[in-house]
Amino acid sequence: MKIENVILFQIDKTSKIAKLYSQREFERLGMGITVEQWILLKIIEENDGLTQKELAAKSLRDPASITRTLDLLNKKEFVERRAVEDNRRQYSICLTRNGKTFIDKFMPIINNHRSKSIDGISQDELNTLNRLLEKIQQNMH
Amino acid sequence: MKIENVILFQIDKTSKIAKLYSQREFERLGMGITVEQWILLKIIEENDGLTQKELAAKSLRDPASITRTLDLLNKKEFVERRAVEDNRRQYSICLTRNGKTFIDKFMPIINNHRSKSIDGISQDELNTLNRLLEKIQQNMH
DNA sequence: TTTATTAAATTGATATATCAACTATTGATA
DNA sequence: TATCAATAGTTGATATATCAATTTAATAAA
Repeated sequence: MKIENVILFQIDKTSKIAKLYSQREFERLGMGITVEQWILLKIIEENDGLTQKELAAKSLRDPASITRTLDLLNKKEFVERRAVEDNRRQYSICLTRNGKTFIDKFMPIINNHRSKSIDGISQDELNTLNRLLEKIQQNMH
Repeated sequence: MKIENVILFQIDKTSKIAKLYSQREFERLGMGITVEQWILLKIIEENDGLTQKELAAKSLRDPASITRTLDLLNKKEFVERRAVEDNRRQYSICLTRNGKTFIDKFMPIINNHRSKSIDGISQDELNTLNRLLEKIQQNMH
């Protein structure tokens, strides 16, 4: 069987195409951040106060990578590390007012982009797609 | 809508999990190459004699990245750059005997792995999955 | 034929990913 | 309590990705 017909190859291909497209859009709009940074920012917005370890797990990235991305987002004053009361090893990562403003500014465009990606796909099909992807994720453990 | 429910996020997540799993397997087996290198090698096996530009397109990677990966695969004597008759700018990339042996050695395990990834998914569902992924790829242009 | 443009591959600069080692802190146990 | 092990985050080393610039060759135009 040719590798083009292997489902994992197609999944990876789709991911690469989508990320490339998004990154180009980000640059065209002069957003000044990468797709991975945006994803992390959104996760923080939706789950205020998580630790870096938790962020790493949610975004499927290495904790070291999270450290460095947070440094960048912090330099832009989009997020901040807050001390955790009963544990001085970890930080609680929060969105700043600035970060919220940034997200609010670009969210409509991101939503357009998300809509565009599923153009011509029914809700039923989307559910199926999600279910199958989850199944594959489970299989890879 | 939470980012976990965005289909592009799930696709990327699946891709990351699968790649991580594969890479671990590669290391466990002592294969000595990365997943991306394996993919390129397979593409070369299945399409003997392509140019680097064509390989870049097929694997959705940058030509510069292909150059460097080919240097690695060449150092392992898995592939070779052959002069092209009527165009001295490009190379025809071919699998060596050594590369063929390597693929033959590990292909059964890769096949197991591919099977594992689609465990519990019917052929019908796989077709649907493929169709939807292709649709998304088209949407991102 | 000479010159200018386009193209394939390479190289250098830079960004970001992972892993391993390290630091500081916490938790467990003797 | 003192010691040892485990944990969160950071840092350094390394690998690999992209983009831009460069080199060499092919093609088009003057």
